[in-house]
Amino acid sequence: MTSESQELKDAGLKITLPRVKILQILESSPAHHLSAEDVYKQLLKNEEEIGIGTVYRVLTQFEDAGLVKRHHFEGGHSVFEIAKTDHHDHMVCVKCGRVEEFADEGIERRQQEIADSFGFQLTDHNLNMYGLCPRCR
Amino acid sequence: MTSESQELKDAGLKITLPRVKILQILESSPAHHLSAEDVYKQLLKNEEEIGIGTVYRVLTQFEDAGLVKRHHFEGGHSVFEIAKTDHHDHMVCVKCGRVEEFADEGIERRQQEIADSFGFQLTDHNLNMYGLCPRCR
DNA sequence: CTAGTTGCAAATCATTTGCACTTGC
DNA sequence: GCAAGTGCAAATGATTTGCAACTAG
Repeated sequence: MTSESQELKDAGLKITLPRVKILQILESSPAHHLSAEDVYKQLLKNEEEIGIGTVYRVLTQFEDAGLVKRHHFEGGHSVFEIAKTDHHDHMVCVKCGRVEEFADEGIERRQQEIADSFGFQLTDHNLNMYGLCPRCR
Repeated sequence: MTSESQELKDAGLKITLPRVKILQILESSPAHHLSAEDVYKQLLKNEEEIGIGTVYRVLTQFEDAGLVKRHHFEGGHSVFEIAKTDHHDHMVCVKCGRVEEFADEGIERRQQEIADSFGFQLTDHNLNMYGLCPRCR
C-alpha cells in the first residue's frame, strides 16, 4: 500500500483514485500552496480523468479530515496546503502569487501576550503580509 | 453640507446620493464590519433605489480613496470597515462574533523586518486571531 | 451487493461589467 | 451641457450540487 493510501485510511477516507492522485499532487508539488484550479490543471497534465467538481469535493473532505489547511488570501480564490508542517505565517506576492512561509517566535509570543491581556483564549491565528516579492518589485 | 458630503469631497469623489447613503450606513452601523450584501440590505430597508452593482462600485471606490478597508474573511465574501482609525489588527471571538481591535508597535516593527529580510515590499498586512472572548470562555 | 464516490453539466454565490439612461457641477 | 455616475441585467469566475453511472470493500 502506498503512503498516500495509508494516509487516507488513517484519515477515515475510502481509498479512491481521485483522492490518491490529488494527495500525491499536494505532497509532491514544489509550490506549497495550490488552488483547486492548480490541482485540476496538474491532473489534466497527468492525463487523469478527474472533474473539477471532484477536485473541490476531495479538497473539502481533506480539509475536514485535517489533511490539508485552506487559506483565504486576498484576490478571490482559496489555496490549499498540506497540513503536516508546523505553524507558520504567510507573505504573498500580490503580483505573481508566490507565497513565502515564515515563523517568528517573537511575534508568536507577543500575540499570546496580547490575547492574554484581553482575556482571550486563542484557538487559531494567522498573519498574512502582502506585497511585491524581490522578482516583481 | 453634511459631514458625509465633506468626507467625499475631501476624498476627491463627486457627491452623489448612493455614495452619501452608503457612507452613512458604514458610519452609523453598530457592526464595524459589513459585507456588500449587508450594505445593500440596509439600503433596501431604508427604501433607497440603489442597485447591488452600484454598492460594489462605490465600496471599491471608497477602498481606492482610502475611506474604507476591505477584509477577506473566511467564508467567501469580503467585508468592509470604515478606515477612520489607524492600522490595527483583529481578535475575533469564534463564539459570539465580537471583534476586538488592537495595535502593537512591536509586532508591526517585526513584520517589517521580516518582509525586509525576504526582500518584500509590503503593501498590506493583517493579523487575525481567533478564540473565545472573556464572556464566552 | 450497496453505500459511498465520481463525472458532468447545470446551478449558485459573490462580484464585475456593458450600455443606455440620469445627475452633479 | 457633458463627463461622471447609476440601474439593470447579463457576464464572469469560483465553487457547489443533482443525478445517473461506477467502484471499493
